[in-house]
Amino acid sequence: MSRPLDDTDRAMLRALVADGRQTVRALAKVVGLSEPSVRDRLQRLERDGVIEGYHAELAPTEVEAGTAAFVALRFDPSKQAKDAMNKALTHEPCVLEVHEVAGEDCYLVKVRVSSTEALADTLDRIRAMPSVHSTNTTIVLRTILERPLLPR
Amino acid sequence: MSRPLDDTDRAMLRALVADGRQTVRALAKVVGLSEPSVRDRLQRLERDGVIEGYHAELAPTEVEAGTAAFVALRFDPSKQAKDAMNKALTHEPCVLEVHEVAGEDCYLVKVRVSSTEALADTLDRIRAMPSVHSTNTTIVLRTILERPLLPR
DNA sequence: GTTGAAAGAGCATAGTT
DNA sequence: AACTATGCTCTTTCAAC
Repeated sequence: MSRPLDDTDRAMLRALVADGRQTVRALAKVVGLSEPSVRDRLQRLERDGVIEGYHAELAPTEVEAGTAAFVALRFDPSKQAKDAMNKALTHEPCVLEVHEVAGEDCYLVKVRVSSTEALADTLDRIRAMPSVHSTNTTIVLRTILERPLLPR
Repeated sequence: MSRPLDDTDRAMLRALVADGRQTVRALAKVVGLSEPSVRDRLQRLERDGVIEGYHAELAPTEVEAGTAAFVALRFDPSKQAKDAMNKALTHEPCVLEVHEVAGEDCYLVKVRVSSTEALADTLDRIRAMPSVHSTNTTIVLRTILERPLLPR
């Protein structure tokens, strides 16, 4: 196991979630420690898997993904069918999230596509996946808030 | 308006979504152009708002956010109530996404918390917000897939 | 769009307390 | 786990093509 995070770790994480490209020097200024110390901590956070990666955030409308929707999926919940579903959904680039949820629906799937027409095509492909019983799609009219996970 | 993205732009975007901290030099190798060209394109993508930012991705279980849930919110859909709701939800750190959706529910809210107990507390706070009629919460048992938006 | 060069900023690796 | 000091890499900004 890894040590619990202290206040300095959390300050670094918050800074890196806000700006993932900032330099170690800038981080050192933020937390008030020397560069090597901050670098050691950063490497530890990365090695311990607290930081899973760094990603550019793209504007959905600029990359033909201005339409979002959530698809509640029901399907045969056998282990085999699940594995096949996971693989098939992962191969759909517009499928951004898949959550196994409690309740009558098996999966809750978040998709981002260019238009409602593209959404229709995506839904056709999802419904054509083996063992799918039904889909119930909720279209997003407007995204009010979408932000990355912050520490504590 | 800005120019449409070409294949080089998209290659750069894909590389930066996969690793948002890589250097211009590394990017130049990926797309097969010189550093100055890549740097010019990168600055354009940032200025045009195609790239909205760079963020560290944190492991939910490592930052006390191992429990996810989706909350379907119904409330008085007046403009005034909406503004108040948006503000109140934004002030909840565990609320990561808020989507205004079509259908009977007004908002679909994604939350990440440390435990089901913390989820109960969060739901109490959401239900206590002015004009809320009802909430319907779906707990995530397992997140199968969660990935950032990629270009086309 | 390219190459090349020079200056500054940032990073990594020590050795020390 | 923190610091200072040093060499090295990368970035940045020119120029000229």
